[in-house]
Order: sequence, then C-alpha cells, then structure tokens
Amino acid sequence: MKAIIDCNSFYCSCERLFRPELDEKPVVVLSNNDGCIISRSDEAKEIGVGMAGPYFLAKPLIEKHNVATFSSNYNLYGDMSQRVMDTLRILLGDENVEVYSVDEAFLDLAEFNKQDYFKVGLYIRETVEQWTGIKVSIGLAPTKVLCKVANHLAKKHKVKTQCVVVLDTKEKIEKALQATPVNEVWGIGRQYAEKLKELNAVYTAYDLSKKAAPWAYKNLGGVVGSRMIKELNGESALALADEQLTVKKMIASTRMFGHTVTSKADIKEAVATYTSRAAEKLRRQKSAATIVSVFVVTKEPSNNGHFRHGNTLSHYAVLPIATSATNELIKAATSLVDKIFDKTKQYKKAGVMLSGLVPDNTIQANLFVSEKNNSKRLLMEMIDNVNFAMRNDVVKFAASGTKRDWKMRVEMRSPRYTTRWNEMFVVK
DNA sequence: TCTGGGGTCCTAGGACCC
DNA sequence: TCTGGGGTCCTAGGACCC
Repeated sequence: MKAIIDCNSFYCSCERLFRPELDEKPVVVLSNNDGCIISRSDEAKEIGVGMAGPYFLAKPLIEKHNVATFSSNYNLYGDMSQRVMDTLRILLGDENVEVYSVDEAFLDLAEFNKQDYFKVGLYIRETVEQWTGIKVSIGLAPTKVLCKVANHLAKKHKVKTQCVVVLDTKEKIEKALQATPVNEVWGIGRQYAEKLKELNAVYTAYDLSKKAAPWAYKNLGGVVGSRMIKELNGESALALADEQLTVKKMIASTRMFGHTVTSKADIKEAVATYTSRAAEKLRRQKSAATIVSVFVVTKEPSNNGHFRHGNTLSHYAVLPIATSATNELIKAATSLVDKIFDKTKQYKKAGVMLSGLVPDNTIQANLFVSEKNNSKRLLMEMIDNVNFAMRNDVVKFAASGTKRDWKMRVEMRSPRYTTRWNEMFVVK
C-alpha cells in the first residue's frame, strides 16, 4: 500500500497559524505580483471565490465578505513545508517518503502491511497536525493514481471521512472510481477530459478504468496513458521516486515585472537577477549548465476584454564548457538579451532557463579553458553562504542593479515569522 | 536511370502536474 | 488598469551515420 498526504489549503493554513483569529474565516493567498488567487480556505470557496482566477475580478466579492487577503510569503511556506516533510520522515523513515510538491508527499506503507490502514492514516494525520499545526488529508491505496482518487474524496468529505480515505478492496475502489468525474483523475487535464467526454462517452474514472491500455496508449499520450489505466486497475505502474537520485534536469527562474518595462537596461538587470537565482539553485544540487536560454514576453494590446498571453521571444546559447559560476552565466544571459530585444515592444515578463545540466565534479577542463575554475568555485560558495545566512541577497553582482524598477509587487505579505529574527511572532 | 534499412541524437512542441 | 512560477515526461520528425 501507498499513500498520499496533502496539506489542506496549504498557504492559507500557514497564514492562519500565526493569525488564529482567522480560523473558520475566509482567507485567500495571491500569486506573485498579486495577480491570481492561488490558495483559498474552505470558507472562501463557499462564498464563491474561484481558484486560480485573477484577483481583480474577485476583489468585489472579497471586499464584500471581508476576506483576509495575503500576498504570497514563500519563506514562510517553504519553512512550514520542511517541518511537515521532516515529521513524515521521522514517522516513516527517509526512504519511504517522496516529496512531490511543497504541500504533498507520497508514502510507502509496506511496513504497515496487514494493519488497520485507517488507523495508520489517522495516526499520521494527527501527528503532523500536532507537531506542525498544519491540517492534512490522506488517501491510502495500492497505486499512486488510486491514492489521488482517495485523497480527493477525503478532501471532499472532510467531516465524514476524518480526512482519511482507504481504498483497499475491489469494492471500495470501484465505488470510489464511480464517484470521481474523469477530469479529476490525476493525469487527465482539460484537453483530455473534453476529448474523453465528447468522443468516447467517458465521464467517470470508472469509465476510464474500463478502457484497454493499448487504446490509452494511442489516445492519451503514449505510455503515460497506458500506465494510467493500469494504475486505475490497481496495478502499480508508478514507483516511488528515490529522492537521493533525483536532480533537476532543468532549472528556471522567471518573473512577471511589477509594471511594463521598455528599456533594454532594465531587462538586462532583471535577467541578471534571475540568472543569479538560477545559478544558486544549480550549485545547490551540485550541477553545472551547458545551455543558457533567455526569454521575454511582450505585452500585447488587450483583445476586447479577453485575456491574451503576450508573444514569447527566446534565444539560447551553448557554452563552451559547463559552468555554475554566476558571472559566466550572467555574461551569456545578458548577451542573449541583445539578440531578442526589440525596442518597439513593451515587456511584462522575462526568464532564464539553465539546461544541459551535468554533475559539476565531472567538468573536464578542455584545451581552451584554463585551470582557474577552482578559485571561482570557492568564491561562489562564499557568496552562497553569506546570502544564505543573511537571507536577503546581501552580496549581489553589479549587473543585477540596485534600484530594480521592474521588481514585482508584494503589497500584502505577512511577516516571515519563522525565518527572520526581526519578523518573529511576538507574544504579548 | 536506378537509390535500403536500421539506428541514434537532437529539438520543438504538446500534454500534464502543483 | 490589473491574469504566477517551476517543473516533468513523451512523441514526432529531421539530420545524420553506416
């Protein structure tokens, strides 16, 4: 048996931890730039606040019902996430926990075989809540896809299920699949859901489970589709990932600007800043990059009221030798800006992607690059350590700029209670 | 004038996830 | 006026090789 554990309205729950007066009150958390709603409490949902909708559209409703509204505070959420995951590792052992996202983890419950799974789930849920203050829902089943189905049901019927749903018999699985609309199946997005309903009269997870694997191969994205059918039928096709072995294959840092930007210098500053962040992530996983890509997104005139994505202009450079040194990556990235910049356009977003990643201990010096890389690595380590300790990008490269006109808006961020001494929670 | 078969590597793009 | 950010996996198809 496996399980998935999922924090309830995670970002909202983090905010509430330090504002207990908001318990049982509607709460929402906004994306960067205060653009979209990315987390909402059950109470906000009941009022009719939509998920992932633009903030400005929901604003009248939010103000009318006095919904507590927060800009996202990723320092806080990251730290709370760590605490939840640490709790799970202590309960189950490192090797039985796969962190799937900031608020979700898959668990291997092989050690609990033949026990009362409901009690196991309840015990995990209560311990996490007691140690961290974060409420979670748990789905237990033989495969990952079925765990997700169980977890959906646990969230949908919180009181009745006590946020724990176990699917360990054929009958329970069948019943759960029948109660699950096909678009809620993990791996079925909007496009597939529409296709399934219109062309194949597949409306529920149960209908989908009755399709043959070769059919799914043809119609639902190749092996991805056939695995999904197997998983729905209780045959495990997706193993728990080994955390030690997973390193990212691509690292990106991208942001919307706080307002539209037209100057090349500003774009270069932004790109240099994003490159520094990406390079830090790169060094954290001890990789070096061989490809640097830069893209910008233009602002287009609004299409009579309908939202429209701008055009993406991008370019990449292959480096002569893999590197993790910020200054080298910035040099490559900013010169790419020269290639894609069009002074007749306005821009609303830019980003940097590092790919072609290799372990940085295997970098071979080639004939054309001298052996001075080692001292550079030491410098980078020092900068990372200082920045980590101060947590405010104290040491920056000059190319990143100092005034940062393009910086995003974060107008309603709560204090970073758990990661900054000067913002710590005060007990009166 | 006739022009095979099997393989690898790479990129672009589509779908999905939280 | 205002619509996030960071990923993954897979396939098709082109270039190239022998």
